[in-house]
Amino acid sequence: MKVDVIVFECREGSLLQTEAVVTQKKQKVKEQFHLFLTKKRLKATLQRNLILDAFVDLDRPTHMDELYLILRSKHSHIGHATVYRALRLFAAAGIAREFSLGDGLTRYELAGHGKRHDYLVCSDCGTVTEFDNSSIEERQLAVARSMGFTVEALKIELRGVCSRCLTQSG
Amino acid sequence: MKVDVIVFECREGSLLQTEAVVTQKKQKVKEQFHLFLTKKRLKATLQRNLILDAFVDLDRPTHMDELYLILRSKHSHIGHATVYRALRLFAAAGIAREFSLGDGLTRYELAGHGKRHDYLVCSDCGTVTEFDNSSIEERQLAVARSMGFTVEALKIELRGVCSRCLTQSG
DNA sequence: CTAGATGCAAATGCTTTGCACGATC
DNA sequence: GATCGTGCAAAGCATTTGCATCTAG
Repeated sequence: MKVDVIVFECREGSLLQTEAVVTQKKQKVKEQFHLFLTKKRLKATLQRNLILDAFVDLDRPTHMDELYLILRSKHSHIGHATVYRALRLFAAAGIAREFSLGDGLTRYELAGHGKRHDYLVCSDCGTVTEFDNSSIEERQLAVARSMGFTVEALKIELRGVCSRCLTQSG
Repeated sequence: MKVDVIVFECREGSLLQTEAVVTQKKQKVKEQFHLFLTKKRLKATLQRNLILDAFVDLDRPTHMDELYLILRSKHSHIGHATVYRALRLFAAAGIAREFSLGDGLTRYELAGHGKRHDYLVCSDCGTVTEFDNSSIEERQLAVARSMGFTVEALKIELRGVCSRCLTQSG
């Protein structure tokens, strides 16, 4: 199943990101990646840079196919295997986080996007809306701990119909 | 990737299910399924009954491969396509719920297991522990509603290390 | 120059489908 | 006996891998 995903960002704090902030964030991510490459004696290739640029510029959860299409529209000489490999590398470098929403796709988002992963998935149009609700985490952790579970990651997924689809379909 | 999944059930209320209750639940599910078949003019075949039995007897989240192995060990004449088709049919009949945990597998659980889907996934042994924490739901719904989102399903997924793996590995 | 990266194509693993045969209603 | 289900094998996907070629350090 192929799903087009559009994300409305809705995070606590700054909804409006100034251009300067975006550029700064982008720069920081790139630095982090190149530091990782150097440490691991890996190479900063043209493709890796292009893929990272596209990923950071998109600035929302995405998957290999979307990035591949964007990249191919500009630079025809990139294979999908390279995009897959790059995304896994980004995750290993800690600049991206890998996640899944139950369709067959492996999704990635910029790791800087907060510790929690709360998604509203519209079952009508496939849109993924991200939200952030810190008041829930502590309860979750408490429950888990009481069961002797050491929590590493928390994901909350709500499925339903988004306001736009609700308006359109009646 | 293949993962063995063991589930410790941990639900509010009755942790201990008496044999009578289990049998009753099983009977109810079967009735519901056969009602569905009749309504839709579908057939109650030997295989569908065998698969449903195995699924209900297991009484925990599972996936096609696990059921297939169980069934093949007893009745060698079942193809995996049939198990896949049966599981989808169970979901359509409302007696099973389909979900995913980000590995490549499509999982199913008995639909009667409550409205929420809260999983503790051990990143070490792959064990899926189910839990139920009703105090969280209202908060979730409130957040979603404030964003104009009509919620149909809620899934919470905690990843970490379970107590057993923690003890074993130090 | 050498370890590592790319791109293609082939391989993989889960799931679905086409089709001839078999079972149910 | 018509319709629907099964089992197998083949097809479909997203993703990974093998390998010859290319390139950054």
